[in-house]
Amino acid sequence: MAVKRPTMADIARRAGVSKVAVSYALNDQPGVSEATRASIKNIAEELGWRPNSAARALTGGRAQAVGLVVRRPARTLGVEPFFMEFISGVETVLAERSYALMLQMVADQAQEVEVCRRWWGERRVDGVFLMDLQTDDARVEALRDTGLPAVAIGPPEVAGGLPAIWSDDGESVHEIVRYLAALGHRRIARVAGPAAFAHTAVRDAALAEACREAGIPEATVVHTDYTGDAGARAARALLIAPARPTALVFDNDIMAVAALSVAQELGLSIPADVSVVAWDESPLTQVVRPMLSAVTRDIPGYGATAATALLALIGGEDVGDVREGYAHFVPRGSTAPPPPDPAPR
Amino acid sequence: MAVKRPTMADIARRAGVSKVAVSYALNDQPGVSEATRASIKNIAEELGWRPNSAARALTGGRAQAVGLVVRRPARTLGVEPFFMEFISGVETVLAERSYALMLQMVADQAQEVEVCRRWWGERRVDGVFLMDLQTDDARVEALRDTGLPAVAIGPPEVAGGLPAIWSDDGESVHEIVRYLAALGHRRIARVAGPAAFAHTAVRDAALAEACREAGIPEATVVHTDYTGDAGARAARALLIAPARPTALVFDNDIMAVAALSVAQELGLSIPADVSVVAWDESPLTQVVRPMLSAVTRDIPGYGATAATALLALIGGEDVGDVREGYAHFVPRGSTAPPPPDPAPR
DNA sequence: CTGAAAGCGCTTACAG
DNA sequence: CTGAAAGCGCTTACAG
Repeated sequence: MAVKRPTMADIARRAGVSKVAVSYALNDQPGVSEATRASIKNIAEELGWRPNSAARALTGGRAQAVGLVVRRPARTLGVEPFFMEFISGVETVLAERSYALMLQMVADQAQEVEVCRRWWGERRVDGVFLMDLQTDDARVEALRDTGLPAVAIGPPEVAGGLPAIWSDDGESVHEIVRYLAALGHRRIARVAGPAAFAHTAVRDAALAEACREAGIPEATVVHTDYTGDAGARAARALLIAPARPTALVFDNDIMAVAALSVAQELGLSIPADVSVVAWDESPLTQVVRPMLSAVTRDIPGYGATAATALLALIGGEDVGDVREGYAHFVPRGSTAPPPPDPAPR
Repeated sequence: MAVKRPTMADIARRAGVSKVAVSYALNDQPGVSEATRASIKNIAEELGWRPNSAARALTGGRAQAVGLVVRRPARTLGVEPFFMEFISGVETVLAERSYALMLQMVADQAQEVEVCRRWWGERRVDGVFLMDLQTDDARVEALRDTGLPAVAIGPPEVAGGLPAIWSDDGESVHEIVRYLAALGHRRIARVAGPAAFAHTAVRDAALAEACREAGIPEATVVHTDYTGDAGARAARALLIAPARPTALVFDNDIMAVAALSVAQELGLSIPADVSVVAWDESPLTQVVRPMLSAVTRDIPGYGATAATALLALIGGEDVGDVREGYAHFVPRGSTAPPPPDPAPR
């Protein structure tokens, strides 16, 4: 417990030089001969010296850490691979630059802002990721005058001038609808995430537009909280309605899986009676039968891009919006042409 | 960006007192009159002052942060709610004490040790959680002489003297086997996690013992990497074997879900032909049909206990092993009496 | 109860 | 190229 960790002073003593020389040597600054530098580095290595991050933060003014606050319930979060994959991508970039990641889960947006303010006030982080951007996101405004460097994970329209790291969900929606329409579907419904999320709104708008372009009736949209339960309820309601949809598009994986159960309950066969599409392919979408047709994207890559942008921003660079590659639709076993019209009841 | 954050010196100037008085006032130390204290606190509030964590860490010697290094692939991690739920429990405790959580994902155990060493050397953390304890865990030894406070998440036998925060998986295994035996099952197989994990070994041993006690043949155990794919392969192999088991017990949720698909593939009905049990009930186990009989435990509570223990350890208290409450077996629709013997092929 | 001083471990100017 | 000094923002003794 009481193991004393070595400091620059210890190295200086051992090397018979001043602390300053040690600092120069270890930071590859001019000011010491190469021989001294090498010997100092050797001693540092031997002693197992590491820079005290607190002291560095105090002088350099950098915490060498970035923060991520998450406001979804742990249960939802745990089931969707999105977050862990995103974080793993973030960390590949942070690790290279020896940046640390601070994580906190909170219950609401007020707390989210509060945690960011505290982190920044305490100089614990140099910047933050704003996840799950909302259509009218209070955080953007609340953090503006603090000077906290932040990147928004979401579409630029709602980022309020913050660099937006986003993937064009609209394009993916068009791809899905074109595919379903080509199969012959005319009645599509979507079981979406929370309406407040900006990317939900983007998908909503794109869906309406895509249906128009495809010349099919506008799709029904039901918003949920992303849980399997809510997804099941929504799917059930849609499938027992008079003119039931022949294709259901879900905003995450767990809701799509829940829909398989609902279809079974109702004696409907997938994909013969109803086609199902999930958003974000995951291990989950591939262990069920039929495997789910899904949108797939490089989520770790998304995280890496966001981290790169944030570090650049912290470094004082001008960072613009970055659009990630499109998510691609991958047809699996859960999509097929619709049953002959009118749909059998 | 360049918004200057207020320091104690700013407050002292405004209040017309010394920096020391400010420190005393803000930290509720004796040394200032109540009137002065109140006025200083007011000014601090007005200015939006927050203690600079780097300066505090430098003087106090405490980083006010703890670390968690995770060594599972992001994809697996994302699907199992365990981690996010565990972390959410950890954070409820940390938040109360204004401790932060540092998170890092790594590829192997060497890196895991290295990250801990670095964090500790840099004084970024005051302690760490050791997750996924192995039967012969190199980390315990590697970290011992560093003095890094750590709690082991796993059984005491392998914690090497570190405080072990554990839930008695053995007891849950007994409960499952007693239940299955009572239903009439005699051929049980278990699709387990990696053999190297200590909690896997505990379950392995308990399973053998429980079968003996129940007077049924020893259960077959197949070790996997926790992925749905591996689970499906293992389940398939077991179910096409000559004397196939009538009950399958899985070490996580995703593998159990995969087994439903495999059964369907093979034309076997669950639970009529085969019973299925999952470990750790999750949203996932409840959205599939039949719902999976599963072991359920308070995972956030587990995380909270671990965090409490770690903070106590950091505080210099004597911390012993803490056993969490048992996980309980909850029968749902995936378990039933076995089909008449001999099993139909 | 109040003030001036020293120090945590490092970095950044500034003289020799 | 090398040394002594000052300072980051705070806390902890130590005198008045």
